[in-house]
Amino acid sequence: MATMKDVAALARVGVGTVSRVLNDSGAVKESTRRKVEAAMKELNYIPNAYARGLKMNKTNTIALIIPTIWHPFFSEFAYYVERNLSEHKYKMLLCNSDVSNEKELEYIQMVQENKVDGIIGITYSDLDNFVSSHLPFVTIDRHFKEETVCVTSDNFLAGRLAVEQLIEKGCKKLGYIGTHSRFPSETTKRRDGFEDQAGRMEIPYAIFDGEDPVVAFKQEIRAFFEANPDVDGVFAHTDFIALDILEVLDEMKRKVPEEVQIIGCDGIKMEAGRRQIVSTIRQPVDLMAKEAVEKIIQVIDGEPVKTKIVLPVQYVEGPTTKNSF
Amino acid sequence: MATMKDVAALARVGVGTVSRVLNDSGAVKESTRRKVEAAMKELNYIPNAYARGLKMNKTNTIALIIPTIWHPFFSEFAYYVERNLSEHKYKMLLCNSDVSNEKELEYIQMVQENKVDGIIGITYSDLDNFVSSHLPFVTIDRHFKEETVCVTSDNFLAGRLAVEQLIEKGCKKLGYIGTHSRFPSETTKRRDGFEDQAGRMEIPYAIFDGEDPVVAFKQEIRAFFEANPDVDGVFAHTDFIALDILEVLDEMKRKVPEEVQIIGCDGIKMEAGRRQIVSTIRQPVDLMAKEAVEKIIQVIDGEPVKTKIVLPVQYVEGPTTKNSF
DNA sequence: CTGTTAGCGCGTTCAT
DNA sequence: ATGAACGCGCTAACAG
Repeated sequence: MATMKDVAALARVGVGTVSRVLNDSGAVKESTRRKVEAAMKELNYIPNAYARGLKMNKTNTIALIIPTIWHPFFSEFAYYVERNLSEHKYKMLLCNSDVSNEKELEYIQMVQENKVDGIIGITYSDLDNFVSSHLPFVTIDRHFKEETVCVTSDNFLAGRLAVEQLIEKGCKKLGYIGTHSRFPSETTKRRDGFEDQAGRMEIPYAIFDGEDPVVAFKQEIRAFFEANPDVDGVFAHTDFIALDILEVLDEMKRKVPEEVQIIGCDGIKMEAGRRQIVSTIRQPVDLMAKEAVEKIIQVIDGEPVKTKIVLPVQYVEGPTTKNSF
Repeated sequence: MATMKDVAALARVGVGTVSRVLNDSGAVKESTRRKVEAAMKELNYIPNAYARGLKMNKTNTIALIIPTIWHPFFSEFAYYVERNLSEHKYKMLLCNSDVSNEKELEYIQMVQENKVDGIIGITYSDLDNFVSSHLPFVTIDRHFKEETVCVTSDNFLAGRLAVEQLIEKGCKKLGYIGTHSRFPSETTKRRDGFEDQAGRMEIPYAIFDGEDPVVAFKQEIRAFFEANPDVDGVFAHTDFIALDILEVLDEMKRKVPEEVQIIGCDGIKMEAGRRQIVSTIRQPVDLMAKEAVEKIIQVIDGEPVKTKIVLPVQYVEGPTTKNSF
């Protein structure tokens, strides 16, 4: 592997000059610049990222921590994060935390090791003692004690929209089915919005809201419908929960959307260009990724940033509600 | 940020000793080891990955290149790759190539920059001039001119199994619908296996096999069924193609699986634990990832490796074939 | 057993 | 405009 010294020798200049043409720093006479460039080409010179990183204390790499990439929501998010980072000349290190505190901490340590410049994280474990304000960290949907940049979508509105839609489509009694983490998350506002709007509209409703991890979730769902046989419109906390509900109702021989309508939340698609799998309140995943990337880079660059970014959500019609004509 | 020198100073030893306790290399007296460890703890010392990498010429990071992470097959694969790498103390850099030659090359360059030690790639562009035998590279499903380690599954058998299953389920005339890249790929053997088995069993069949990118794919599928109205069993080159077929048949008011049965290939699931979306020939994604990781690490370590690994496939019943009782 | 020292490849003064 | 020299933090070789 050719090094800077080799290039300098071949071009009969000092290493300093090579460095200058490489980084366009300082002035270099056109003729010598050409000599150097020729030498670089001839030796097939590629600068060593480690030496540079050691010197500059910068890696141009950020880590993305998510529970698992094997999930359409996270994989869409990761897709856009990588894409945006790439446009800013950054690389992305991916970590499936599997919701394990240990692995999340390991990655947080990596920023201290100088392996990454910052972290974007969707996390569900106890990180309060490690996330400090001088750690370049952007969270999605989550708050910490220390003020940290948080990108989220309008979860409260999501709940309200779902109620509005279900009522408009003729539902008489609503249900909310979801789970929540024991750590503070923006997504709990989905339920709040649901209750708020149902209250305003004076619609009766029932709720099942378990704490993760819920064992035998499907049985809980079944029990919910047995206890509330008149519920004909459900807002599910996520699209996957909507899918679970769909399976349970199928077992119970209750038709969707004829007898029960369901609206999920997230707006997952299996790949770009495919349809939603259920009627849903869609989060603007692309925008969330874009914001997260811009914010983490600003934090790394030491620029001031807003610590909370809330993005709009939107109802998208799918196969689990009655079409409105 | 505390450095090794600081630790050495605080512990009143030389930096060599600190390095030794850090890496468990060479012998260190128990009492001094403790002194050093205490100092490390007190200063909250974290070794700098760059300095170490510069010295060792090793990053413990590999790059995974895939067309897009926003796809259940690739995201499952990436999930397992990261998991296996993690067990070997490696990190994973993720690259969505979007099937762009440029971006793939950029990552290949990174191994020369010493940003990564090796690459696992699912690629579809012209890389022959860059993939040389001394580049630590493991491909999935693909061959290059230069001998490179290739992990794949038994695609030929996949085609044969599909035919067997369709016939067993009562199909009289078969169809194969797929696409292929213009670069040599193991997956073209799915069609070969299909034709081989249909030939042996003397079953009539029709084929549509377009070259990527196929424009208006659904219209092609529709044309296929209009030209071959008696096809009652289809082997789709991928699960997503099976899904497209499903949509087309739905538009044509033809019932699946009653009138037409479909078997896909890949075995994608939206997340761990969920069901297949169609009847399918499933690839052992977890094993493929495990093999790919083991092989790339062996290559990096300079160990000899088999250059081709073929893993078994398996039929999995789903909603697009008639249940066999 | 342990301290000292020489680079790893690069960016950056500081003279020239 | 450009070359020489220093140091980033670490490992390994050597001397004691």
